[in-house]
Amino acid sequence: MKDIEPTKDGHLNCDISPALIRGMLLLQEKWALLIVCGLMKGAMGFNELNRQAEGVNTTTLCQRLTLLEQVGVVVKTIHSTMPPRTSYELTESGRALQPILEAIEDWSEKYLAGIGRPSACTGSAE
Amino acid sequence: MKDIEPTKDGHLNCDISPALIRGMLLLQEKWALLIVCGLMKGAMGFNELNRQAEGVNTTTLCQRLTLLEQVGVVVKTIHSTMPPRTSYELTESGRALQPILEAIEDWSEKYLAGIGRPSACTGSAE
DNA sequence: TATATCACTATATAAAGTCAAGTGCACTAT
DNA sequence: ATAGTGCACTTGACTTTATATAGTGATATA
Repeated sequence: MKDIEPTKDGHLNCDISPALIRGMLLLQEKWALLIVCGLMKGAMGFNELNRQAEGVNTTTLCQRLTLLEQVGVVVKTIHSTMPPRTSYELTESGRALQPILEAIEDWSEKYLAGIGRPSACTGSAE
Repeated sequence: MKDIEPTKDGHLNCDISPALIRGMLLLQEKWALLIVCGLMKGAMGFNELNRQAEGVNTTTLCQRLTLLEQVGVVVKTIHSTMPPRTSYELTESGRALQPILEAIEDWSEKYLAGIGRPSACTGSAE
């Protein structure tokens, strides 16, 4: 009963690349992907984005947008402070996340169908 | 962990495909991707996986593995209950996550290179 | 004999996310 | 003129989630 592990004493030689780790740590931030997904439709204001990315509350949305901005995925443009008028837009980096979203969509359609709770969403994808 | 309903009674926002939403909601679960990534190296036991996926604590690892098992990404095989000997392995579904990981790695290498670490990303800090 | 390992679990605490309400200005409808 | 709405957030109370630490009992190792 010790023939389970593929290697014994030393650790495995194949490491996970630091870049991949950093990417995963970023993208696993709650709502990050959904927000990016919402912004794929184009630049929009805070409240519009909040409606777009259903389920996120304003506090978290604000935090996440700040993070995404810091990381260079999103640009924030303040058109006027008072009355407030702002717009959020994906950078090139943000738009480059598209393949990831597509990969997730493909996988989900293939392997996540019929698992867990039903989703009654009836709209169509892009 | 909590169930997030992509759809709420009444108003729906179905511009994003439901499959994609479900996939994102799953993959944004903290440590989920890292765990899958660790298991890409092959079947392994709980503690070895814990070492592999740096930063995760046992409580969360256990919860996440349960979730991943429920959604069919991982299979758990109990070889002996006492003394405990278990192994975790990716299913076909789990292995099919590879393209997503690759997409994340590509993106990270290209766009996350010179960016200072996001403050919200805690965990494996060594 | 003593220690380490296995796969967890229990408990307590820290961190993160959520909810509701509120800010001050401009616009629309009354 | 007045009331109401929308904008982009912020605040503070509250709830959910994650973490650290310790411990289980058998067995293998030193």
